[in-house]
Amino acid sequence: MPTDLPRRKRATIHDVAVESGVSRGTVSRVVNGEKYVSAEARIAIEAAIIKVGYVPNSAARSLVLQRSLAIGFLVHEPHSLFVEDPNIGNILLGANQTLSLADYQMVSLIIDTERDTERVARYLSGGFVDGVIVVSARENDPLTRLIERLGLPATFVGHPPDLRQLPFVGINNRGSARAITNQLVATGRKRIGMVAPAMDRDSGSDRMAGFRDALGDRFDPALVASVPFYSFSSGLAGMRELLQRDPLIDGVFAAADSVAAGAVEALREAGRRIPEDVGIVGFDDSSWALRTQPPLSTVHQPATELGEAAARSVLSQLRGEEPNLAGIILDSPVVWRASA
Amino acid sequence: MPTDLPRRKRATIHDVAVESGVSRGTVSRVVNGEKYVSAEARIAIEAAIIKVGYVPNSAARSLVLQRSLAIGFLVHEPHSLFVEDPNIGNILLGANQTLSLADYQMVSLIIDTERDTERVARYLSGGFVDGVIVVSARENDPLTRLIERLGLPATFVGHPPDLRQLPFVGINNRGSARAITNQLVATGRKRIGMVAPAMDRDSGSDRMAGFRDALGDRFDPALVASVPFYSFSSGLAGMRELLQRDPLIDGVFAAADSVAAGAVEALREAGRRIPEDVGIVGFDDSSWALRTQPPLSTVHQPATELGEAAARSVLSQLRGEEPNLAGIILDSPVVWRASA
DNA sequence: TTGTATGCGTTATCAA
DNA sequence: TTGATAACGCATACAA
Repeated sequence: MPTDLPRRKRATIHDVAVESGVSRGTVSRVVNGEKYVSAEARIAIEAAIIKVGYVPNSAARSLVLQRSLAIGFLVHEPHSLFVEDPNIGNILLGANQTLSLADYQMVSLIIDTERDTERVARYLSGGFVDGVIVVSARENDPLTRLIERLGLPATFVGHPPDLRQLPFVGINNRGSARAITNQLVATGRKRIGMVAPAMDRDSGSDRMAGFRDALGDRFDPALVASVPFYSFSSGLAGMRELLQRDPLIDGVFAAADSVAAGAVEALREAGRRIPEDVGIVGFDDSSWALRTQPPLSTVHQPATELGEAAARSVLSQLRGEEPNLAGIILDSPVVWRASA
Repeated sequence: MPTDLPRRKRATIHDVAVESGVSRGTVSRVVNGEKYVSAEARIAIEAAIIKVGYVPNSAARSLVLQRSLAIGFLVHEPHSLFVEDPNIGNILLGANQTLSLADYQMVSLIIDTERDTERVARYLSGGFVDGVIVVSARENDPLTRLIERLGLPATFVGHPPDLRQLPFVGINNRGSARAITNQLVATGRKRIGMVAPAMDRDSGSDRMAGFRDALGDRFDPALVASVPFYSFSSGLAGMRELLQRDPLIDGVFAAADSVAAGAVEALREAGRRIPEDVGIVGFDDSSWALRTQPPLSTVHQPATELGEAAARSVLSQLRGEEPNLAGIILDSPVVWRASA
């Protein structure tokens, strides 16, 4: 039987004060590293803190300070996306890094069900976080409305069309899609198709718009296969369909690297050589891009930097600065490799 | 210029009480859905709540209740792993699902630097969470020690060797590795190698031990390529090395599907057919397993279920039940496909 | 059924 | 430089 050490009650400032023979006020000053406390008091108190194992209670501190020093990171994704999307991890890491430097604790909340939505709403309303970063909000998202109502400092990564008065960071999906399609055209391809994922999101439809921009008159709706997700299997299915619709296709824009990887597999199945028979380009420059054979030409999405920028944006709001409602757009250059 | 609606101060119970003409105590009772409150009072209060936009302050509630109704989910991973590991997402989702049903808010904290460790320590100590789920703790982890000292209800996913008195959930890595290696042997392979990732973690070394168990006398250390991470590129490098060491190799155990996928690529480079020339098996049954050509034979790791079990374990501790220190081991059956 | 009063652990104001 | 003491917003025991 394990030694059943009774979980001692947490020591409070009061305990430290008693132990060291000073008042609670003085202890508080030491804990917060303020000036105007005598050397001897400080020494006695520091010893007492260790002795009684004091650790400050954040709930009490939040209550009086009216802030928690924590920032929420909301992820609102269907299962598969959260598990497969390589960008989200980097956004998370970038945001955490910046918040960490400012001594803010980042807490990620994942929203997966209706029930989650309500609980997270309570969490946000309750003062557990001072601000929030939101990735992949959907259009008409109840949490977006809540954040607006609460006046909670927030920054979105990407911008759902109904965002209106809230700041966001993002990339120029349309312009980058246009740019890489242009480069694909420049390689001399004649029949260029697109595997178009996630048309229900702004990122998806914007990339499609850019593709269309670049092709102009040569755009052929019959050469666009719309697929639901940013995923490998979506790419596999989409490319198979495209090959069936037009076996002579010689260029493909797969609007996410994971999708492109699936498309590459479908092309290989069909015995097409890359880039000799068909040139293919992706989007994201995620780890997928270097896994295909040959490596993908793609658009570099600065995921880490997006996280950092979002974090900086909420921190600046916390300092009382006016948020940039026009949005912060980061560069997303084409990186050309061997797949086209 | 946007209409600058001044962010109203948050309404309190007091405001509701004034608005509805009753005492704060009664309001509190309504908010918490208690009995013994007259219908008319309830109606008036509910109207007032909506009118003033009252939402309870969780910090204050935590303080008096001495609990936060939140559970931490600690992720302690080097960058690359967090971004690439497909299991962690499922563990997260499983845990969130179970906690959500119990009306607990799961908050994920990611630990990436020394600074993060200290901040998270403060966060855990400060009463922001009632318990914690820890994935991928390392040996000699300061947070493990902290959790012990705090007596914070906790459950680990996987078990660092120095865990001692803390409950955990996991799978039988060694047994499953042995089982799948045995099946590989049974296909008639004569020269079987292993790409062995993450030997510095218990999961890595246990899988290696199982491989060795299965091979017995036929185990040849020269046919083991140790690689640092559970990643595609590790698999690629490891398999290339193995092929160089022994071009006649005809069977491979790559101890994670991501690693196996990399190995498949290396084999393809080398012109080896799968499974005709060499049979390969993986571990995890992650989405990688269905992306290789042919699909991987592997060990099914019940990631979602591990998350659920971990969540159930901390919840039971919160109810005051004694934790199962012997560990909860879930089934991880071999799933045989076409790669061997 | 309702109101009053007290305490949860901190910080901050004001005298001393 | 230090010590009282009053908030912070809520729940609850007790009285009414």
